[in-house]
Amino acid sequence: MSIKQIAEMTGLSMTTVSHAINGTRKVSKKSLALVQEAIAKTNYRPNLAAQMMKTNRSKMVAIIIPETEPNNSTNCFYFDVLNGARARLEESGYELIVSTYPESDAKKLTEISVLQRRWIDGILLVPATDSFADVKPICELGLPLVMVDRWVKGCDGIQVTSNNREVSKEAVRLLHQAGGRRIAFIGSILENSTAIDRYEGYCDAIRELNLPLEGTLICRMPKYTLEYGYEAAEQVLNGGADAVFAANSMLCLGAVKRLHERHVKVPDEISVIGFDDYAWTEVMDPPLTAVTQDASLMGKCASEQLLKLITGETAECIHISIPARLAIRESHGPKIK
Amino acid sequence: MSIKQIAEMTGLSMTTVSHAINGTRKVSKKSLALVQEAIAKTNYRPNLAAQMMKTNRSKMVAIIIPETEPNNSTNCFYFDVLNGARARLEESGYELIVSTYPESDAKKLTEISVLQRRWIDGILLVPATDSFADVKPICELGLPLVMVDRWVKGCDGIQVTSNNREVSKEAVRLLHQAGGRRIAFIGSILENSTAIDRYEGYCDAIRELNLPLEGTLICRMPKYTLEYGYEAAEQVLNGGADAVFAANSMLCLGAVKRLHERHVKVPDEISVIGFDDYAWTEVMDPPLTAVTQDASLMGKCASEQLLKLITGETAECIHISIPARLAIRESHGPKIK
DNA sequence: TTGTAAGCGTTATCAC
DNA sequence: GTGATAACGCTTACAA
Repeated sequence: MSIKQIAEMTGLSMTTVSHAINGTRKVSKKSLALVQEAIAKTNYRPNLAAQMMKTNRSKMVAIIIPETEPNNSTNCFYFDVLNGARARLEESGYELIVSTYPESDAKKLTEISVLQRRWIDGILLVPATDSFADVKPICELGLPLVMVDRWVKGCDGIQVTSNNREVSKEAVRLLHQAGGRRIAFIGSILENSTAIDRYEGYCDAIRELNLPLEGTLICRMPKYTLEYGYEAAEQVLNGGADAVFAANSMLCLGAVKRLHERHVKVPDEISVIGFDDYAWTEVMDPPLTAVTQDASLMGKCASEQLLKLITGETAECIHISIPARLAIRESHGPKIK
Repeated sequence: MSIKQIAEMTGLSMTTVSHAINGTRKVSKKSLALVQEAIAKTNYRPNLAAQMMKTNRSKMVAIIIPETEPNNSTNCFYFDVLNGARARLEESGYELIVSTYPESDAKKLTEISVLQRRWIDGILLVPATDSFADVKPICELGLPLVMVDRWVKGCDGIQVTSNNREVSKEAVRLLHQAGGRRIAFIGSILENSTAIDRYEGYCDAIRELNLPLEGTLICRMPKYTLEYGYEAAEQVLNGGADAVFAANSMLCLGAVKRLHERHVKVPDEISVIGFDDYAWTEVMDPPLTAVTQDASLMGKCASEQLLKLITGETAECIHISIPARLAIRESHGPKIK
């Protein structure tokens, strides 16, 4: 079924039919009704390929997220981002194509097939690092681009992230309020903005509380895995920590595992606050107090901005911060005096 | 950059250039070299839209998965399926478009926008139910279709699932071996094949072990949520269960939560085996013995089959079963005598 | 082994 | 308000 056939059915020209469908020019009521009737009867759908060819628009958007091994809770987080984005894009008639890159190898970014095919209207990108050099090839494609979850230093694109720094500071303050005086940080190396912001938030709080920043209490592990969390806990326990801010869910799990094994009582002997809130946080012993991000909303907001870029509206913000909050349970304290 | 321009550069015809690119007809070594050189020099990429228009192929595939609220571990599972599929499709130059439907409303399936646009080469579908009526509209699109994770009764399409029934039976046998005599089942209502198979596997084992199938020990909850797991645990505890097979990760979490709260010792007083293996299973007290599915492999296999359907090779299997296995930890027993 | 030319279904230009 | 027609970039008979 094509416009041509609709034209024949209605006795109108292809031109009029096209305009009637797209509302791109004035069409008489009568013609419009005729076209609508014919479309309903024939179940006509415009041919996407032909439209693409003429308009250079595909109504498709790509999301590029880091890839981790299966069963890593990071996947769960990005899936929620993805799904939030997908839902918003759907409202505007856009499809979402998924692409991933190995977190460890940002160089692969340019090889991403969907970018090579150059047939998407825009990109949602979770950058691997905070370095502009790494995303430069993508910026240079000249496509509408929105950064999600992590920002990039010196890049003036639109960025949608959680308020990692502020909420981390808040978490550390809560640990202090609950009696923590030797508050440890378990996070990752500072190669992307979330790692940096969470660490900075920790430092902000420690300074504000007039506590010393101690090397033995600060762990920046090379990867987000249970094993590294385990190792980090060992280190901060030996450093005499009485509280831990674990800036990633996998690291937090590993740390808690080690605490259990060493029979260190939470929160009596050590307070714990984790990052990202999953169902299992509630089942832990004791239930884990954790930072909750609104991943879905991040995806939604990012899509919203991207759609504005695509349609040519000026996007109003360079950096949008989605508030994360603390889900208060029991692991943070208060300590028994 | 178009084929026309490449033709001009090389002094060949568009036809020859096209054939040289696609390998669809014999081309002299010399011409081929010329074309390749020109392509490398100009960084030419074929125009997808034009290709689509001629070939009616988009080199895009849609995956349709049920949608749950954020932070549900089901999401994590389907993300691994998705990612396995994506990786395999990428190898063959296909992109993956994501689509979801509310688990509770299978009727929405036909409204899925990507299907309406009719511009995909195939579909990977996680059916909402085991009823053919629900997927019929999708089958009738006439597109290559592979079912993933769940099968559909009376549908002769290709289906890739875990061996839910067998592995569930195995889990129950293990509970029995560890001393369980009143083994409870916590699962969901039997509206999709995974729910059914896991329940059947439970029944198989119970019968084989000459234990009675007791109503009070069987919970089929309406949704996969922590709350329902909690409720189910209450019921089976009151029914005198000394072992629990929890056929879903969220239900398992909820059940374990209730066991903790009632200070029932695992595995001394009650054995537990869960379904799906996440990092947190290792951190639970005691570490959870659980069925591990290879979600990623399921996605990969399903894509493999779909690609065969698309390229017209006969797919060799109607039903492919991906073996799940038990990750043995401590929650299943053995009991203290 | 190569080339000519038609045609896919749209949208856009221009003329009426 | 409407219509004829060209053009987008590719694939594929058909012809040589």
